[in-house]
Amino acid sequence: MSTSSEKRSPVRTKVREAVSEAILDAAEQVALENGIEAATAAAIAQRAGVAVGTLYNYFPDRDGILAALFKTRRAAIVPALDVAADETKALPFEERLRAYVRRLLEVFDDNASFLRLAVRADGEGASIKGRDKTLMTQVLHHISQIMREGASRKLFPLTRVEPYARMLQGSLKGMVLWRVEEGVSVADDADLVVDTFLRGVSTTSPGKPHGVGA
Amino acid sequence: MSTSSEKRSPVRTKVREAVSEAILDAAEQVALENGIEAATAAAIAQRAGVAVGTLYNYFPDRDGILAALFKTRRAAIVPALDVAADETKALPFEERLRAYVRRLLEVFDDNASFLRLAVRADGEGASIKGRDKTLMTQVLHHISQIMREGASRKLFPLTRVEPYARMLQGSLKGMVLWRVEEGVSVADDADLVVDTFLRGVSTTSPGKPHGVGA
Amino acid sequence: MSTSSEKRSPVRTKVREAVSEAILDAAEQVALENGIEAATAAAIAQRAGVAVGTLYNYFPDRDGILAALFKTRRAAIVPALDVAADETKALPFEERLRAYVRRLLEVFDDNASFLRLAVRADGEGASIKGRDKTLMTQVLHHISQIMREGASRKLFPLTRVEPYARMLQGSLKGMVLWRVEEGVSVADDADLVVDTFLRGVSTTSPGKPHGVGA
Amino acid sequence: MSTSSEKRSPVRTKVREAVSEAILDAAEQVALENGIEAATAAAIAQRAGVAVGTLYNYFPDRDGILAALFKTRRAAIVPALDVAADETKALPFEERLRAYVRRLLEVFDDNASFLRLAVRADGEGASIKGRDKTLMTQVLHHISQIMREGASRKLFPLTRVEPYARMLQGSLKGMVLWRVEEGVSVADDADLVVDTFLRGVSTTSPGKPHGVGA
DNA sequence: GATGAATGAGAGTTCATTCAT
DNA sequence: AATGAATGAACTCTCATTCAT
Repeated sequence: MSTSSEKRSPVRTKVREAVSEAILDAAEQVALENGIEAATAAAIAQRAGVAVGTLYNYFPDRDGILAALFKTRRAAIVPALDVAADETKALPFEERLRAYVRRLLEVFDDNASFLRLAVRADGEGASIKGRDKTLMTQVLHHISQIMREGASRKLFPLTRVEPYARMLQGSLKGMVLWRVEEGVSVADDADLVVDTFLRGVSTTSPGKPHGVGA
Repeated sequence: MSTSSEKRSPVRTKVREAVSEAILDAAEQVALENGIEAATAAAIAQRAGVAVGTLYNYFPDRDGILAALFKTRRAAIVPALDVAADETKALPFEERLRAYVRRLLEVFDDNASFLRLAVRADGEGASIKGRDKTLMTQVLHHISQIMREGASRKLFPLTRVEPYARMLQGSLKGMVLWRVEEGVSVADDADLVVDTFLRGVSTTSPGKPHGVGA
Repeated sequence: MSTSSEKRSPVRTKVREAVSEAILDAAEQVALENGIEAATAAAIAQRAGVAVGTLYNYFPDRDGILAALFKTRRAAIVPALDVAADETKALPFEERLRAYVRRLLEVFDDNASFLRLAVRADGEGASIKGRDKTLMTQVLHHISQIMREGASRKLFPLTRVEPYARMLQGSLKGMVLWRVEEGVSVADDADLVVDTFLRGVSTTSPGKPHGVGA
Repeated sequence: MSTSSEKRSPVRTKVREAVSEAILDAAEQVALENGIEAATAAAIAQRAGVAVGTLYNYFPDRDGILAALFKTRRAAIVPALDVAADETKALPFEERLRAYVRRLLEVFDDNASFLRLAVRADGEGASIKGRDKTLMTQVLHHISQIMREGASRKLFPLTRVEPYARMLQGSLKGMVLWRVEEGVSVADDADLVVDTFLRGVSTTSPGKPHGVGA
């Protein structure tokens, strides 16, 4: 009825992506405002400005929307984290860890709105079927790699890799959760977390900008 | 005109509590297996071996069941934690912290099945109305108190109390979540967590049973 | 366990009736306060001070209670109406009608609390199964008899019996409903209703106490 | 982006109204056959030939359906009655009353099926929330106005206005209920009711077509 | 006989999904 | 492709009725 047969693909593809993204945005907003279970098909459609039926032209089902939401959002974050992990690979243990955490928290700051959703959903297991790899799982993976290097440098035994990774991931999660709920940047806490993790509470020189002295 | 108050109570009361507990157990199991939202009235009733209507003889509504579940389970744990916090109050900072964490993880071990639920639900905000004080919130509170003492002893500035509390709570959560999902005791990790938190990764003497040296 | 084998019947019978009546009273109160559908088994039992199960020792089911309620209450009224109809049989048409209506409204005044229920339920057809003969049906019957006499005295054609009976019954219902909802006696309106019915609006001597003159 | 407001409305609107009306018709039928409380969502849906969910696309809840039923049905009647009351305002008392009643019963004949419901429900107080102005209440209002005029013309004292209105309304209700349950027209009874009300039983010239002579 | 907890059919309502337009 | 009304399974909760104590 409009531009009918000349150059379908490129335009159509663009439109598809635009609508698709609009739907995911809508889902994110609604889920953020009223909780994931409030992100009903009707609510998402209304927020996106499309009809319910349209949702099913773009996604297989409601869970597909939420899965795609998490997937795309993660897809915007995970590569950045992978890059961070990659770029810092060459550094010695401490610097590597510090650099990674710094980048990690910066990335988190850049995606704060999604973060609340992700941290919240982390552990809800059943709510979104097919969500296998969480964001924090990827972070855990990166940290584990770094820890493995620490162990291979004899800084601590290999058996510590796993528990250390869990602890550090937990610390980060705690900080992020806290900051994000207060609507505050978390990147500034990077050194504090790393310093505490590496050298503990007592030795972290108080007063001085942390991570500088030592 | 009616045999009213002499000897019916004790038996009836016992039955009431048994059924009530059976319902809560059922709710816990179902929630644990398939997520909280899978704990429908029908599912709980079936698992408990009672009729749906029976649920409503014991609890006002579905949320009432979940609220009671969390309440009773917490009621079995929180006092133990409070005692732990209280008993260790007299100790100097480090020993106090170590003792508290040890007790904390012991208590957690004793309540592993509920723990998975609690850690999972922590942060789900809206799911259970009226759940004001979470278990982990109480833990955070205790840790904060201990941290405040650490600050008053000039071990670190007062501004560190909050972030340290979050980090340690996060570390503990990470460890508990990990161990509990593997069905393993977590109490043995107490010293490792505390040592790492106090003195950091590198100084924790590797090889030796942690918490002994230094 | 108490008085076991000597004179069971008389005592037991008395108790049975007392409990039975208590249940009906309870049902009446609850129905009056919150509507018939609010007269649940639980509500009736609680109000009557007995257990739910006891209701079923006295009545076959819930509808049986309501049916019995209406039946007993009617049983207290209908005979009085029958007597009124009987006693006035000998009187000439007008006096007979006047006397009957007077007695009718007096009886109604004596049973005001039940009346509200009866008038309300009159016409609800399905709500109480097996309630065939309503109070107002009996009244209609009496009025019809009187009307038939009026017709046989050539005061009006036989075809008027039915419509006249309906109209007068309607007038009475209207008055009763009105007065009863205001909590006011209705007996004083007897002459007004009859005079209006017999001679119409305009001829009823205004000012004078009605029913005296003419 | 969407074909939004040109030509969908008229068709859709028609369908919407058709379905809406079908639902109300279904509700009316079911309520008429088995009583209002039998008009369950399932029963209405089945009778209307739609799914349960569809009801909720048209009405907020079950009470909303019943409320709408009464509202629309009344909306078809009350204006006609208001017109009748209005048009007859200029006439002298007796003619006015006669004309109003005639029109009233004609309107009733045209809405016989709903009438049974309305007369039945009149007085059930609590059954349908938000039903403030019943049909019969409106009739009472009109009659009262006419009666007030009668009083102002000194045909009877002002204190008679209320009771007369109740009586006449009652008479009409009685007639309508009777005729309607027999499936017979009631309009023909207009003069009989008015004549009886105005001049009473005895003076109504028997044999002659009523309302002609005198 | 009295008791009241247990029962489960059935009511109202929601919402993911489908499909005719 | 977009639309949104229709669908009905599934959910929460009620309440008449039963029955072991």
